[in-house]
Amino acid sequence: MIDTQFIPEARAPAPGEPGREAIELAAVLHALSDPVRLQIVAELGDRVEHTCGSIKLPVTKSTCTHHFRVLREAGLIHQRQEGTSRLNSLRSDDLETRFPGLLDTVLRAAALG
Amino acid sequence: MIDTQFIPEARAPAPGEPGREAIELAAVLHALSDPVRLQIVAELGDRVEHTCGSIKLPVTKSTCTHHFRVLREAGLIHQRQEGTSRLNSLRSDDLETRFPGLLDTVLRAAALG
DNA sequence: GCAGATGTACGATGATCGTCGTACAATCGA
DNA sequence: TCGATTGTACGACGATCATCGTACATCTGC
Repeated sequence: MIDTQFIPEARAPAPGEPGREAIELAAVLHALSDPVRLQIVAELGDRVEHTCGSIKLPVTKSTCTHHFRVLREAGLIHQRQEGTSRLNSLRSDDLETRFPGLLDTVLRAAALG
Repeated sequence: MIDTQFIPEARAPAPGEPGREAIELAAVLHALSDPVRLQIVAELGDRVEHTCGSIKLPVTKSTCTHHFRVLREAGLIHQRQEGTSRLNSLRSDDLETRFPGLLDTVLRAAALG
């Protein structure tokens, strides 16, 4: 039995996204292995919520939806509805707790081009 | 024109593996996104040369060859022949130079299970 | 030379992936 | 109410992927 009392900010996962402890490394790395998704995560790296449409991507809307779903199901992003828009944010705290340093290191590597 | 004079240890790449500066982040992450390859890299993390056969994997020899090729073409490992065996080693220095901290962070994350 | 060990090459197969177009649902402003 | 905006659902397509079996190449030891 795992005591969750001392895990900070461990809110219940939204439907369709894994809980903090259920985030799998292979799934995270796979999600980050696509250039489009890497770009999305990089733009979300400012810790600000972005709508899907506010991130300019070289793919159609359908493909965009697909990539955001992959990121959500891998546990990388959180999505919440607001009007007709869907606000996306990086699950920085969950990822930092689960795999310390991973997200920062990848984002720094991505910035190197 | 890039001056390679001050890049330490930048030996010429073996055929079939990318040069240090040609290592692509997406390719590295994709290579690491498979559980079998993640296990290989983890076992190579001791900075010792391992033969393909010395790493016990839940796949056949052919599949093993395939995974080692993916790792090599992504720039993660170096292979050199010795008798009938092929010795594999992690390209730790090249990776550290190209994407600082990435390999260590991923290996630490992999150790968390 | 011959048998064993180590690993590759090649082709096949079923699964997954990235992309798209079309249609649809939900919300907001005029 | 009506049109515009935002994003999803679904199905399709070609490409890539992980896996395997069989055959082959190379080296070592007897």
